[in-house]
Formats: sequence, structure tokens, C-alpha cells
Amino acid sequence: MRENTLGSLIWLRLMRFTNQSNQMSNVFLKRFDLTTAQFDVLMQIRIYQPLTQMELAEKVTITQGGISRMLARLEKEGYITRKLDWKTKTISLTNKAEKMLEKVTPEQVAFQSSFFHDVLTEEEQQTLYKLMTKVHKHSQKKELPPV
Amino acid sequence: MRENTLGSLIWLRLMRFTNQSNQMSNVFLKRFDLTTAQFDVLMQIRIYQPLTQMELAEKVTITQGGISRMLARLEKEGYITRKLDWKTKTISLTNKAEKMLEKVTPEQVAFQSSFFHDVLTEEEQQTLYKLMTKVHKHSQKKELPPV
DNA sequence: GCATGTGACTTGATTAATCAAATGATCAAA
DNA sequence: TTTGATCATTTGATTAATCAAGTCACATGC
Repeated sequence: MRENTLGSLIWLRLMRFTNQSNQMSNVFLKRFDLTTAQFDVLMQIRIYQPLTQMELAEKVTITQGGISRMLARLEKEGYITRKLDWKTKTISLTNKAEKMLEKVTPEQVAFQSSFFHDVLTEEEQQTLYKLMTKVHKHSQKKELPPV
Repeated sequence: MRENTLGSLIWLRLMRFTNQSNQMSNVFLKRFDLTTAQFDVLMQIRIYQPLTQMELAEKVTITQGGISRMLARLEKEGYITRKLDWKTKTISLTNKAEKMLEKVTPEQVAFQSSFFHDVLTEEEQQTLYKLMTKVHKHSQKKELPPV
């Protein structure tokens, strides 16, 4: 047990939980023909539109190549448009996507929330959010030690 | 903002954090020619060996197909052996893997822990662990609503 | 003892992510 | 007005995961 610090236990829990709940979310969203990643991207566009691909990639922690292909798929589905302004493509949602999100978002939000709402009190949720925010913000500043 | 319940904010934080720290962990482990997933699998084998592929797949929340290929890779690298007992393959670590883990584990554990240790007090870590354990255990029991 | 079932694992097809090299558009300077 | 520099995006190669169908060894019932 010497090696199992509290931190590594937390890490494992977080990984297992997100992995698993992500899979469940994919199953849940299949009825709308969406993946969790796609829903996430569409929501970010909804909030921040219009924005560039780089900004979007940054927000959802995916590579530029990844966002390029993902947006190509969403564009083919008719959920977004990309227009070339100056040298940058700005992304916006189509009406089709707005309508779809209006319907799907409450369900998906309820689904996500149920993971926490069912077992934690309001106060515990506040605490969890506060702690994870601290941890997340810290990790974004983190430098990897040199090889 | 109506739609952003506390739960969905937590969900997003967790996803972003694990996604990002997982990527960082992959970079960190590259020096040992390992991925985070491989390290995770090897650690589980170390703790629970000997065990079957099904049990292992269950533990690391991956499909049977996934674990089959992953173990094939680890076997080719000389980290594990699989022998056919009755109709089940039991997996164990090789000496090579034991030695490697002895060296890598403390570093990886320290790396994981640093995400939490640097910004949370011991007590806050305890709280975070307790809350995530509750949430995780609950999610494992969760049934998806029917389509 | 043959046929059928079952359980554990593998594999083919598909999907989606990564990295790194290529493309394409604008700007800046000679 | 061509040449190079820079920046955003795309694309080819590779890796790894999923699902579902396939294999293989043993068990069980007729």
C-alpha cells in the first residue's frame, strides 16, 4: 500500500468514473444520433459562437486535427456552418442544430446531473465542484517535468 | 444559464480534467514507452494476478475486444504471459514487467498525486476522495433509462 | 460418441483520435 | 510583385477503441 497515496486513489476514481459515465452518455445520446464529444462541441459553439477552430479545440481539449475532422462531420450533418472570414474560419450553429439542442440539452443535462444529484446533497455538490475547479485550474498551469 | 445545473458543471469539470491529465500522463509515460492505459492495466494485473481477461476488462472499464488486443501488445513487449488453464487464460506479469513497474510506479504515482497534493490540503483530498467514491459507486449501479 | 450449447477469447470492420507534414491565405519587406 | 514568414486549417499515416461475428475447447444430453 506504500505506493497508493491518496492522490493516486483519487486519480483512479476520477478516471474510472469519467470513462464509465462517458460510455453511458454515449449510449444515452445514441437516440439522437450524437456522441458525447459531438454534443460537447455543439454546446461550446452555442455558448461562444462565433469562434475559430483553434479556440474551440482549446476549449474541448482536443487537437487541431481532431477538431477539423469533427467539424467536417458536423457540417455534413448540417449542424454547423463554417465561413472563411479573412484567414480564419468562423463557426456557427445552423437552425437545425439550435432546434436539436433545445430539445436534447435538458435531457442530457438531467442525465449528467443525475450522477451527482442522486447521491450527494446540494452542499456536497458545491464542495465537489469547488475542489474540482481548484484541481482543474491548477492542472492547466502545470508544466511537465523535462525528460 | 437556466440549463447549467450544478451537476452538469461538475460533469464538465471532471471530463475536462481527466481528459487533460490523461494526455499529460501519456506524455509523462512516453519516456518509459508506455501509455496511461497500459500502465493502468499492468498495475491491475500486479495487484490481482493471476486473473482472467474478463475480470481484467471489467476492472479497467474496457471491452473484451479491447483488452484482448491490449494484452497481445503487452505480451509481445514481454510484460505479461498468458497461459491456458482449463478454458481460461490466466494472466501474470513477467519479471521484466515487475522490474519496470518497481521503477516506474513511484514516479507515476507522484505524478498523479501532484495534481491534488499541490493545491488541496490533506483534508480536502480526503473529502474529494469520499465524494468521488460515492459518485462512482452510484454510477456503477445506474441503469440507463430505456429508449 | 455425436450434436449442440456455453463460456472465454480473437478478429474484421468501422470510427475517431493523435502527430506531423502539407496546403492556402495573408502580410511584410525588398 | 516576387519572396519569405506566419498562421489557421486540412490531410495522410498510425494507433487504439468499439461492436458484432467468429473460433475453439470443453461440457452435457440424447
